[in-house]
This record gives sequence, structure tokens and C-alpha cells, in this order.
Amino acid sequence: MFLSTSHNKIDLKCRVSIPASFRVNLEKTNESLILFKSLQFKCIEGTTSTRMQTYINAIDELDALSDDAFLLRMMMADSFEIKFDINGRVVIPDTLMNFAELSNKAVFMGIGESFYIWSPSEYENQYMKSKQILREKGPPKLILKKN
Amino acid sequence: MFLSTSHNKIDLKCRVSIPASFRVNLEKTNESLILFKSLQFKCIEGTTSTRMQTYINAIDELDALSDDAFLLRMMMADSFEIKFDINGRVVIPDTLMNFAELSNKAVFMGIGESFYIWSPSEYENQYMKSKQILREKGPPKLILKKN
DNA sequence: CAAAATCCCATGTTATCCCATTAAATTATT
DNA sequence: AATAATTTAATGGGATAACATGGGATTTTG
Repeated sequence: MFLSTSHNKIDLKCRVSIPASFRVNLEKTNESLILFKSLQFKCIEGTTSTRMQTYINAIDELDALSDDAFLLRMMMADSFEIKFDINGRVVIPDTLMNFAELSNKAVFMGIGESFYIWSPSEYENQYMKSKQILREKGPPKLILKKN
Repeated sequence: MFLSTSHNKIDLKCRVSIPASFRVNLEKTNESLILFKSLQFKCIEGTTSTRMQTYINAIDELDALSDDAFLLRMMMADSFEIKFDINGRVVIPDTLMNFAELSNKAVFMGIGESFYIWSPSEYENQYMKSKQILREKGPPKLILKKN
């Protein structure tokens, strides 16, 4: 499970430390890390290789000519299998740096099955936005039980 | 799995480097590389020999006299088992070069179980198209579904 | 024997590995 | 409880290896 938020520095080589708790989460199941462009936000999404594999398997079950299949294939094309260095750092690929408009700071935000990497300013925007929605519409109606 | 995108040069001998991560993916399962004409796009598709075998098996489950079976057999006829040189390069067969309208640049696009090889311009077209679909229809539904 | 395909080595660039250092957090000691 | 000691985490930078590519030598083929 990926939880909590932390602010780390991106150096000149585009290296950044993945928060230790996130790393432990990957290591204990011996999974590798996948980074890809979020389809919803201007941020990078990180997840496990097994979760990515379920997406890949899902493609085969769709109509190969459908828009959904097309978008999922594009998502794979914008995905990267990322290796850690001995200190728990990764290099963020150029295309992802540009897409999320990252420069020297990254905000890691754990959201359960995956996590987001934001630029500080974009993170601030989304954070404000969520507070406003909460004020206007109240807490979400969660359905915890499956039917 | 085949992930991410890279732009490589095709030299005068029609040689091109297969991205290292794709090669590793093939080597670790000791599979050979198959290249063939995409049935959907103006591009070359690359995949593993075992996945090609699943295509072959799929033909037998179709009506042998159907158009689908006919098209799949034609696909096999335009397929090539490709050998690497010592540096991880392959030679792209003439018919595939022509089919995908390749000249001196190739865009390798990993899409999970296989990958595409595009001309830069055709790649650009498809990429733009995907961004437009995403804008108009939003992310694919399956991505929101939890397992 | 000529033309083409294949093999093998050379090179520049980029990414990766490894060690050193700083900062933070945790535990131990008085 | 305060401070010292130890561990863990985050960052910086240089050495090394890997990758993509060019070009020549050798083999194959028609």
C-alpha cells in the first residue's frame, strides 16, 4: 500500500529518492516499479509491475480496434520500468519530467494501489481544489461493501 | 513486457538497434523476435515467438474458410523471424520497410505484449489521435476498476 | 566473380554504478 | 527528560559500463 506524502529533491541528473516506505512496499513483494503519464492529471503515476501486467492482460480482452484498447496501448508506450540505484533513487525519464513539468522538487503522494508524483505548484493546486470540493459537496459517499 | 517509446536511427544497410529493454525482455525468456505487418496500422509489429504461436493457434478456432482466418494466414506469410547482430541490431526486411514507409528513423513503441515500429510522421499522427480521444472521451473505463 | 548480406570491432555519448557526505530519525545512556 | 550515539534516509559527484551507431572485413549467394 502506498500512503502519505513527501517532498524530495530532484538533482541535475533527474534523480530522486523514492520515499522509503514506498520502496519497502515494492521490495517485500519483489516487484519492480513502473512510472507512466497519468491519464487524468498533469502528474506521473507510479505502480507495481504486476498491476501494470493486469492492464496489459486487459487489452487482449478488449476489441482490438476500440478506443479503449488504443488508449491503453498508448499508456504502455508512455510507461517505463524503473530500476533503483543502491540508495533507493530512480532517474525520471525526460518525457515524464516534461509531462509533469518537474524541475528540482517532486511531491510524492501515496494513494493506495499507486502513487502520484507532482510538481510542487501542481500539487498545491490539486490540494486546494480537493479542499474546496470537500467544503462545497461534503465528504464522499463511500461504498465499502461489494455487491 | 514491452514498455516505453524510443527513436532510433535506421542506417543505409537498413539496420536498427532494438531498444535494450525490448531485447532483455526477449532474452530472459530465450525467445526469438518476430516482425510482421500490422493488420490495423501502417506500422511493423514486433512480438515474441510464443505470442506468435498463440495467434497461430487462434486460427484453428476460427472457421477455416472465413475471411478472418484468411487474413491471419496472410499475416503469417508476411512475418519474419529476425536475428540480432552482436550489438543488438536487426535488419528490417524490404517489404516491411516499404509497408511502414520507413526511411532513416524508426520509432519503437512498447504496447505490452508486443511493440510497434513507426515512421516518425505516422507515429506523430497516432500520438495526436490518442491525445484527442483522451480529451473527448476520457480515460478508459477499465483503468478505474480495481481487482 | 561481383553484389549483397552478415559479422565484428571502434567510437562518442549517455546512463548506471559506487562511494562519500549530509540530514533526519530512532535508540541508548546518564 | 535531555543529550549523546547509532541507525536510517536523502543527496552530491566522479568512475565505469552500456548503448546506439559508424565503418570495415569476411562470408555467402546468385
